[in-house]
Amino acid sequence: MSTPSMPAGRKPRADAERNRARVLATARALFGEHGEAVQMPEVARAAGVGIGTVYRHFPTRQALVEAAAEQRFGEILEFAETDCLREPQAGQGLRRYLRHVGEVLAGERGLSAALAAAVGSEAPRGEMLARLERAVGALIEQDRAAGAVRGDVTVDDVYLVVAGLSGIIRTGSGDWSRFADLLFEGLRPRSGRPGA
Amino acid sequence: MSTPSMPAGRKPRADAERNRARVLATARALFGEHGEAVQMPEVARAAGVGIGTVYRHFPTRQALVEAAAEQRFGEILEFAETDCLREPQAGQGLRRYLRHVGEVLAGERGLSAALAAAVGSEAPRGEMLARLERAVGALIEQDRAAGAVRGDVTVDDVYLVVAGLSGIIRTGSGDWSRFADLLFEGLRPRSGRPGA
DNA sequence: CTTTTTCCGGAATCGGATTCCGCTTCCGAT
DNA sequence: ATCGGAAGCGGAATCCGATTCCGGAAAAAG
Repeated sequence: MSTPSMPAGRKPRADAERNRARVLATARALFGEHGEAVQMPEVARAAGVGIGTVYRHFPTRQALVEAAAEQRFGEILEFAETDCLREPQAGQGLRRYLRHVGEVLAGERGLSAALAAAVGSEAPRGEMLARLERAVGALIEQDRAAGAVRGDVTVDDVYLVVAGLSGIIRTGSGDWSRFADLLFEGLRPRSGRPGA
Repeated sequence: MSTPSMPAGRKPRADAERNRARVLATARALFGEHGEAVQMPEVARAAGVGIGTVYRHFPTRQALVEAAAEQRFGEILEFAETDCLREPQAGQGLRRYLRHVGEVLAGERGLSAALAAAVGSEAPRGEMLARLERAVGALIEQDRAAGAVRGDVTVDDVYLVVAGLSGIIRTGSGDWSRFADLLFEGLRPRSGRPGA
């Protein structure tokens, strides 16, 4: 009862966390480079630990993939909160955000699948998701004020856009940039824009 | 040297084709109902043949899935050529086409993955694809003439839209209908439209 | 320095796709 | 109608990769 910041359990072993981190980092690198097809044994070997260890920290391949994805989530979130929200270029916030997401996804092929899996399933990190949602909501608000997006655009719409983008990139169905433009165009208000 | 209309091979056995058809039909039904997760043994059993037979006709699960998808391709193609092109409702051709595709995909969950795989990979049926492309091209032309779509929209754009739609539906990331609307909106020309 | 607790490693297990091969059925010629 | 052999059939066996299990090792606690 010395560190009240722990509701349950006793203590996290030192080297355990080190391993967890090593595995996650390795996985992240491999997934990014060779796509989601990398196998568990591969990860274990590359990380210099036994398969059992990998499974101890990530009960499932899926879990590992999601964990890796979450890191990137974090980075995207930060980008949204920092760059996009701090430097509002006349309603270009959402566009910049989406383009960034596209670039990240395109850069690390395997991530797209991970994102889809992560978002498509449960609520792995309600916390982070919540922050992201808030940030995106702010972006929408900001762009809307600048007359750059329709009034009925919601956070869910942005979700859809990201999901679609993810799909296109993952399956390499074509020029994702063009796709992003189409979508963005779809979010803009009809005919020029009235107010500033 | 009796039937010169055969470049290679001799003759397709009677019951063989029957089985092939049976398997394909069964697979199609199962994939549509339970998604792409259905297993080979399942298909074999349901079709009333041995696993070996399934593999004789479709060397790979992937191949089977693609074959099943192709059938639907055919139906979609027909819809495009018949309904959409025959009854031009003031530039609503593309919209109807896309909505139909969405409905088909949503109706048979497993199909989305199949489509993605089929389109994403090679050119399984250059013939059918070509026809589809022609039909879509015509739809674009038609709608463009009615001022319903931008002048720079291409067949590839429609591909992108379908691919995106497919991704959304497969991963169940949200309301595909809304997504379709967004995309369609993105294809329309800027600011209302003067003519009819 | 023990005891207790948490981890580690990797062999074994499990599930599902794919291969292999002896047996059967169909085709075409006799 | 019959025969020889190619084309198919069935399904057991094999292969592969994810996941489980458990005895030994290492770290935290006393």
